[in-house]
Amino acid sequence: MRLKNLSPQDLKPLLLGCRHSALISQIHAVMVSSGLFTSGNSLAQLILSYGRAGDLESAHKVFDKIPLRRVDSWNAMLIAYSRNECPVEVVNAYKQMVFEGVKPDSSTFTVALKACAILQDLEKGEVIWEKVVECGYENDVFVGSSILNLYAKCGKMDKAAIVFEKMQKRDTVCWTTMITGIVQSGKGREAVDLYRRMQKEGMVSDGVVMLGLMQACANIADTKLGLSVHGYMIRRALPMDVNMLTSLVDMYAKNGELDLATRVFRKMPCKNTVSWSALISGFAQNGFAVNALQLLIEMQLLGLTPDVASLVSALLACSHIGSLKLGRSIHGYVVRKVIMDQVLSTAFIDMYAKCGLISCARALYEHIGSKDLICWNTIIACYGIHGLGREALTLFQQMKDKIEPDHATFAALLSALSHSGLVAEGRHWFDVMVNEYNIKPSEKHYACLVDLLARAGEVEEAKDIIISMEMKPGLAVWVALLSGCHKHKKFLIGELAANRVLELIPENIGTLVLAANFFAAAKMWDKAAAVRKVMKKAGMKKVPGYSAVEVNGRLHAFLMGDISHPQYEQIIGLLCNLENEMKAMGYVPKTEFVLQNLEEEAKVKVLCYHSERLAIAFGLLNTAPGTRLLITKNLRVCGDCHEVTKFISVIVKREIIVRDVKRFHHFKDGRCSCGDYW
DNA sequence: ATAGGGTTAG
Repeated sequence: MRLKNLSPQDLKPLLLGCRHSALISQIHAVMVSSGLFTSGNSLAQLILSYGRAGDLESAHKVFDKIPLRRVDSWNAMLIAYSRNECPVEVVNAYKQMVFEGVKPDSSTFTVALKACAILQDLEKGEVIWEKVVECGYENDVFVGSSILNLYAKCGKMDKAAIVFEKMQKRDTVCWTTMITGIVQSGKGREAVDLYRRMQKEGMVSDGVVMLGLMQACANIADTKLGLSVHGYMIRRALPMDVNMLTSLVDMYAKNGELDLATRVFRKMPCKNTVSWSALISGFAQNGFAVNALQLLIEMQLLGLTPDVASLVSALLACSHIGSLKLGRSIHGYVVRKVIMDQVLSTAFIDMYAKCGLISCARALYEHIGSKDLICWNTIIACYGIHGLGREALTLFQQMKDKIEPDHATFAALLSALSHSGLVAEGRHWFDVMVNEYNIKPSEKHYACLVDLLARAGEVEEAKDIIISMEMKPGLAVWVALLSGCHKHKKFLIGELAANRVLELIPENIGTLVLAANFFAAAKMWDKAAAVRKVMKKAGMKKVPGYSAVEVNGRLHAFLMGDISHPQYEQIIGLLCNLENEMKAMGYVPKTEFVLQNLEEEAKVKVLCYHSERLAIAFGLLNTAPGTRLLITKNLRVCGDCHEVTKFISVIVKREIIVRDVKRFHHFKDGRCSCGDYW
């Protein structure tokens, strides 16, 4: 079929469905020769077609040749830009149009506002909104949902709510915009409430609104609601495309329901990298590092290229298990195959720091051209967990001249100062945060400050701060106070803190253990027994402590008293020799760290079998002299092992890094980076 | 006729 033989009437539908620029220009030529060129309507059609085919240049050429451009031609050009992700051009064209005196209509405003939303340009958007009111379109649902979206994308949900409540007519898109916006501002509960209101008003839900609702379920960790949403989608037979199923996977994964997430994932008829990333991140975030990394490998075996998000999650998994080898291999892969962006760089900084290489983290950080807030916050937090409070403070001081610190920055800074025992600095920067940056201290900030003071023995002051809090003090602050009181044997205030802790019904077994140990240390035997009874009744079991060490790229994990290891004899032999040398140097076992009721001699033996010691001995036996060791532990390091590791670092002349659940202990020449502040 | 709401990650 030759184009020339077609009549003008045949050309139009052909143009509508055509996605190839070359074919469009042929049709274009025929239109010119048959005199159709003069019709403004056809020209707008032509612009839209070029736009759909991604040929903005040709679209613009047609647009330029129109002698008298009416609103339709302008709209076509705006839509062409919009479809090709050129929001700046949309806004400029809109301005030019208004400048030339052409009156915008509903679609002009809709497209222009969407462009502002993408650019997060609230100021320009509000200028456009004035024009909307002037032209009498403020009650148009399309324009209305666009302004809601603008506010949502600029994080102004309060403003969006005002417009929303005033709207005379709301369709599903308006409701969805609000619900999704509220979810993304972190208020899942409110989003669900709004959805219930939407249902009450008889609105029909579609897939997009369900997607928002699923995000809400992920957000508030409500598996029950998530299951009912899933059921609803099946009953209503809503089309389940990749996006919907991916959101389901994500929702279950974020709720820790990894079996369900995996089941949905495995049944997906087609998956994309986003689906994979969602599941990988689910495993990584819930502490199943090995599963996360296995999925990344499986993905690659299937010929898929991992995207930034899946790599970021995989790195999180490496950080968790302290696997430098895997983290490095991902780094190599990225250098070869992926463009390093800011998110990925930050994930690498975090990984290197958590695998013990703070200097590598620093080097990477120095390489980043423009550092955003999260990047700064990350490096400050990294120095904090390494017990390098001074360096964290120096970085903070550089940062504050370049970018506005936020609540997370101060949380990282205060925690860094606390880990290093920089009490005066902690007090000072807490005040600066409140008075100069007008950041309302959150519970987390208070917990850092209380921790800082109590750990330094200033329990009176710490208690007064808790009393002065404007919000109701939660578990975190009382635990911080209790742990300081336990350390400094301040039984009076400690008892008060312990009682508050128990009232707040801690779910964390470690917190209950702390309370029980405190009561035992204070010789309040009845109370100690009562706490143990609570633990038993709730069926809580002590999480087994384990330590892991990476040797030649393989991770070796040890449980306390682990006798199953093939090198067990050698490990114990080495530990005995080391103990004798330590004793000669003045080491006295700190049996108060043994919580079982045993004879003194048996207690010494128990200490000897602590998992961190087994891991260290194994590492020493299987690496070359001088190699530094990284041990990761799932609980806090025991006080006696801390002392012992200092001795070992001298005897074997090695750097030993122990990363426990809270922070790093960098042992070198008989000293620890934490300066015994731990 | 055209236009508005949507999945992962530091």
